Amino acid sequence: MPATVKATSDQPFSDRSRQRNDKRRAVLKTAMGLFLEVGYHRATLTEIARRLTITKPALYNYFRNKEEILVECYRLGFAVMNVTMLEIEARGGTGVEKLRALMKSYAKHMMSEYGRGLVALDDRELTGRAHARVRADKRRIDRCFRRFVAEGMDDGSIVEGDGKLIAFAIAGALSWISQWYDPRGGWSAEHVADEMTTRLVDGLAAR
Amino acid sequence: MPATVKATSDQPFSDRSRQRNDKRRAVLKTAMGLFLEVGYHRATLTEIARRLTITKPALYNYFRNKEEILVECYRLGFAVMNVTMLEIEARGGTGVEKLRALMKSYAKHMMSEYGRGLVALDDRELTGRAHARVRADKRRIDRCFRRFVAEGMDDGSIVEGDGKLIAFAIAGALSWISQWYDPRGGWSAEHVADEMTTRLVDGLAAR
DNA sequence: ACCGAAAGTGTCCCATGGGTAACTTGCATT
DNA sequence: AATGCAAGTTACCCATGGGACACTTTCGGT
Repeated sequence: MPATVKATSDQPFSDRSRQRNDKRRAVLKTAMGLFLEVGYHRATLTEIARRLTITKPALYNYFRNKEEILVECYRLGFAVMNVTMLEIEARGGTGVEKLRALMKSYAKHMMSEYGRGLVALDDRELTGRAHARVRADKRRIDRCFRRFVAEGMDDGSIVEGDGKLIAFAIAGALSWISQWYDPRGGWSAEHVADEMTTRLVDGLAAR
Repeated sequence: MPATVKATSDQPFSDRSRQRNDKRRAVLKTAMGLFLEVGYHRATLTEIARRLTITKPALYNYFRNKEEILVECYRLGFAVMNVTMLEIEARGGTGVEKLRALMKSYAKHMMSEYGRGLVALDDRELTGRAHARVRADKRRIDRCFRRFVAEGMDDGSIVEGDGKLIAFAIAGALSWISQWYDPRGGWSAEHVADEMTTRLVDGLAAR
């Protein structure tokens, strides 16, 4: 019999088999959950461990320290957006089309755990290199919004104006979703993303 | 000679005269500054005191504890918006007019210290009653946005749609200002507020 | 069945920072 | 000028939480 796959889905810590990857994932997932609930600094390693039915020092088998957990959470959050941005660039289209696509994806991301973490977590908790990397990644997303807006202005699909400010407005409206969205609240992520996108692009004032 | 007014503006702590109010204000101002720089929990009382050229226990002459300082910061931030909301209601007008006015004021507030605090500070640092009050105050602002949007839909000055979602989009775009705005960056608060307001109301897509 | 190595635990350490108590200093009033 | 009280200071306490270390347990390949 080959190595049995044990306890992969629900309780990776129900035995001591060596499934480092699953367990690492499980740690990240519960850590992220707790970070979003109470904020990074109020989330104690003891509590994270408790939720996984292990003890604090066991966490150090998977992460060097608390900060590394946060770093990984950010990494997972950015990974999704990086793929998204590449795909949209590859697909091509007018500025406003690309912008719409980015807006929808980003909005939906803001309703997922690792996506919310991108804006709901305070990156100042990070220090040195890690902090710089997260800031740089955030800027990359921001620049993507800005680029699509600029392209739209060039090809005439977006009104003339201050592109930077417009990009900030969009990024803000969408990032804010992470502050209020509650998956149990009756709205599907798809619906919110669609509505937000069209309303922002088409404007609020009646004509 | 009547009681001399000493050291009111720059260094309220340069002597030991009894100007409780000025000193309280000074504590709040530097505390708010530090909170915005490094976040509430990383801001130590010792550092706040140091910036005021006093020592930590002296702060306890003016506030019962650290939390009370934060509460007061929030209170000052909300006070401005409460006045604003009343004024706009009193002035009257169509839904979209009121909405525009609120957007402009809120946007400008997001570029002031106590205004930024409203969204940049994590209210979960507060506990019990204080926390509940801050949340309630935030909701009040939110409801005001929502009300103006709803009025605008009724009187035809705003497109039909999901008012709640539209209000969230606006509040998000404007709240986000507090995350990126840098007063030394060449943009005046007035300009940013104007641009944001018109772009959001009129939409981004070319017609 | 054995044994090495990884997983996990119990226990400790200690830096940090909020808060307190007792003392000292210096305004302001009489 | 004297004095009383508030403003400030020095020195302390203590709870919290991240992290280290030595030990035990259990998995999995031979």
